[in-house]
Amino acid sequence: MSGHLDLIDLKIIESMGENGRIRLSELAEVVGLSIPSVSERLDKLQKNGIVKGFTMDVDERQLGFDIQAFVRVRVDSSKHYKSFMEHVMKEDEIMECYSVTGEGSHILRVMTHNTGSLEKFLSRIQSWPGVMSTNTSFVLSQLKKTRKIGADIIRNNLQDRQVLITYDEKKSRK
Amino acid sequence: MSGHLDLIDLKIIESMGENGRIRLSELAEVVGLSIPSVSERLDKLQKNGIVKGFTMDVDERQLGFDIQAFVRVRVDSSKHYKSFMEHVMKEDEIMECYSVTGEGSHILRVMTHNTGSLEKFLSRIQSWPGVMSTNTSFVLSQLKKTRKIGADIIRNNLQDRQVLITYDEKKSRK
DNA sequence: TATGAAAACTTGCAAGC
DNA sequence: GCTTGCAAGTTTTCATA
Repeated sequence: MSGHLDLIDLKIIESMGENGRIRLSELAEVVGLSIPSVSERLDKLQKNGIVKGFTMDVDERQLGFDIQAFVRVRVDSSKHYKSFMEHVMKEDEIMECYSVTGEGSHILRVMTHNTGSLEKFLSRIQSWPGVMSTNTSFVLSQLKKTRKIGADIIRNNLQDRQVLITYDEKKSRK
Repeated sequence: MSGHLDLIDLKIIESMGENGRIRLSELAEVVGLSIPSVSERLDKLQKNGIVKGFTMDVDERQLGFDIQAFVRVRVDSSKHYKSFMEHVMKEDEIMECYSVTGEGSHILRVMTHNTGSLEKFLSRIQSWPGVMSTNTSFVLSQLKKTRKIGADIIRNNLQDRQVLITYDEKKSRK
């Protein structure tokens, strides 16, 4: 489905993870290809859905988001899943939402202005149908946040997978 | 310190949060200013540290990262904080690390290839000095992940803060 | 799938308001 | 701090290997 990723694709992914606004001319130099070739590969990566988009990293504190928190939510998901999701999508303060194993069914990463707005937010989500409990951990500081995904690591991942695919093919040929 | 952010700056931040590779010409049209003006504002936002950088969003599953997890770690931080940090920085599988309140002192967002590599990772971090326990939640699915920070929300945040500053100034003038 | 060359567009810089 | 205009650089498109 995704064709085949070669080392050049992986280098493009690595470089743009570090600098999403890198020029195609510079990228072409890095990977050792002409600009049109790099441009075409990038298009394909986007069409494949491997590249989902480009964004900017900001200092949230300076924008007045003094509170960051992880909120574990226990949702009776069988019945109320759809309405829970709709609420999650509408809340601008929820930056990320994951369905997870362990205590609670979901983890939210929340960004908000102050303890007052967080309190309001928490009481709001506790009123959603199916929400049984929440458990909040404040973020005191962010020690690491990286977007770089090394080409060599991806290659290892995919090589492993390749081995599996080859193995399955052999089996099914019998 | 950060001068003053007006509505145009906030629109730039909002637009680039949605599309980090937007052209300055397009951005200029969106905010209703000339290209050099927008360019200059963007430079200032970067120099202020409000804009930290630009990145690309990828589909990690397609790159062979089949396992995502949140790992809560309890670290005896007083003594071992520095060495813990150094380890965290070196591990490519740790995408994010937060110091938090609540059960455990840190939360890690981890991305790895399969259960085998996760197991190795977990036993590695459990061997770091000061790490007392870990608690892992697998990510089953990502329901929301947004980078957009609405201009109107930021404005509300900062207006609130402005009120506080004004109030403090009045007090100290007495 | 890659390249080179031309056209179209984008950006950076300077001068002036 | 904004704009206009020009020069330099960048990206896109297309024909070709």
